Amino acid sequence: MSIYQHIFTDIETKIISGDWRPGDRIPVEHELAAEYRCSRMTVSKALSALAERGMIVRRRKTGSFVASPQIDRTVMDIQDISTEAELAGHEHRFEILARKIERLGEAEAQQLSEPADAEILRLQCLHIVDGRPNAIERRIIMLDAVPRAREESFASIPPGKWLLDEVPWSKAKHVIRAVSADTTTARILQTERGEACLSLIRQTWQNGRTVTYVEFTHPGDRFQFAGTFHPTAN
Amino acid sequence: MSIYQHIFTDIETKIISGDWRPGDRIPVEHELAAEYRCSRMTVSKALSALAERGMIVRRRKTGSFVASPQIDRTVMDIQDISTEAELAGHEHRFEILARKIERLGEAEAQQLSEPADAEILRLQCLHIVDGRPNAIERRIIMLDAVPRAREESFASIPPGKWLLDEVPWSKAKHVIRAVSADTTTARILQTERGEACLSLIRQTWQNGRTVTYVEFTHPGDRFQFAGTFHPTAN
DNA sequence: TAGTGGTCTAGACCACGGG
DNA sequence: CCGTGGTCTAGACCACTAT
Repeated sequence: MSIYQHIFTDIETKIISGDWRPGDRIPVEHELAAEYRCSRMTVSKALSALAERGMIVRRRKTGSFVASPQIDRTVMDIQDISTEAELAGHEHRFEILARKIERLGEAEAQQLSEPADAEILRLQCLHIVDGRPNAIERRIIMLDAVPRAREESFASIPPGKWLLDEVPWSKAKHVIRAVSADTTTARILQTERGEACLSLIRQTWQNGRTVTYVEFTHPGDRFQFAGTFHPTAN
Repeated sequence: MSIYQHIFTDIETKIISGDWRPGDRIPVEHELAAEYRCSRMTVSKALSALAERGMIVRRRKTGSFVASPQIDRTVMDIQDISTEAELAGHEHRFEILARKIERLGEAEAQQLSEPADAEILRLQCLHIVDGRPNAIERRIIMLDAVPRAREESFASIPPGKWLLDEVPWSKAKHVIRAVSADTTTARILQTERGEACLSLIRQTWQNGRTVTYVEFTHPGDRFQFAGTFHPTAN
C-alpha cells in the first residue's frame, strides 16, 4: 500500500472507531510527515482525500479537525432500466406506445422553465422486465437541443440509452415521489387503480439548456431503489 | 484559479461540450505539462481529479481517455427530517408514540441478519412539520451496540439525531419504496387508507454490527426526495 | 506576526502492460 | 523493451487567519 493510502486508512480507522471524536484536532502536516517519515506533500494528499470525503475539515492557521458525521447523506446509484435489469440477470424489452412531435404548451413550459412554443418530441414507452410491466416512461425531448431525435424511431434502442450516446455530458435533477395509479397507468402496468407507484422524475440539462424531461412510473410492488453509502469505502 | 484547477476545467469543458467524445485520447501528462508550462505533477493532480469524478479513465502504457457518460447515476442527499425541515424554514416537532425493550424475534432477525434473541429498543415516533403529520418513524436500536439507549427517553432529541452523536461513524444501506397506507398508518398520518406513501428504510452498521434499523413512512402527497447530480460541479 | 494549509517545482524511481 | 501513469521527495513561496 502506498504511503498516502496508509496515512488515509490509519486516520479513517481512528475516526470510524470513535478513537478520534468529531471536533478533535488532527496532528498538523509536518508532525504526520515526521511520524510516517515521508514528505509533507504525501501527508497533504492523504488529508485532502479525507477532506474530500467529508471526514475531516481543514482550516488554515488552526489545523485539521474530525468532521461531524452525516450518515443521513444518502448516495444512490440508479442505473437506467435496461442496464439495471441486465446487471441483475433479468430480461428486458420495451415498447413505444406513443411518439409525436408538438409544442410544449403553457403548463409544462412553466414546469420545465422553457418557452411554451418550443418544439418537442413526446414519447411514451413501456418497459417490460421478465415479461411483466415494470415502468411507464413518459418523456419530452427538446428538439432544438437534440435535433437528431426528430429522425430517430427508437425502435431498437431505448430513448434513455440513445440520449446517453447523443448528449456527451449533462447535469440532472431527480425527484422521487409516491403516487397512486390512475386508471390509464393501472391498465398499462397491469395493476389496480390506486396502487401505490414509485415515480422518478429526471430533468437533464446541457450547458444550461434542457435536453430531456422524463417521468418513470413503477408499480410499488415490483420496484424499489436501493443504495449503500460507505463513508469508509474506497 | 490554481493551475491544476485551470487544467481540470479546461478538459472538463471539452468533454461537456462534446468537443472530446467518449473514447477520445487525452494528451499524455508531459504534453499537457509543456502546454500549460507547469510540472508533470500538477497535470497529474488535475487528471487524477477528473478520473475520480469518472470523467476520464487512466491506463498505464496506453494513456488517458474520455469515459462514457453515466448520467443515470443519481446522487441524492437526504438530510434527517428535523434538519431538512429547519433548512427549508419549516417548523418541526416529534412525539414518541411507543418505546419498549424486547427481543428481536425470528422474522426481523432474518431481515436484519442479527440473532433472534438480541435485545433491542423498539421506538415508534411521529414527525410533525408545520403542524401536519409528515412521517412515522419505526425504529429498532440494537442495545448491545448502543447500550446507552436503554436509559435515553428521547423526550427532547429525535432518535436519529441522538444516534448521530452517540455513534461516531457508520455505513448505511437505504431502500426507497412506494407502499399503500394500512389502516393504522393512515390514522396516524391523518390520511386515507390505501394512500400512496413513500417509505425510506435505512439500516446502519458500525464495524460490521447493526446499530439501528429504521423505516420512515411519508404521505405521498406531502413528501418527496429531490437531488441534483452535477458531473461538472466542484 | 506567526502558524497553518494550498500549491507548485524539477526531478526521481517504480509498476504495469502492449509490442 | 519502453512509454505510460503512480508515487514520492525536499524543498519553496503564497494565502489565509487567529491572536
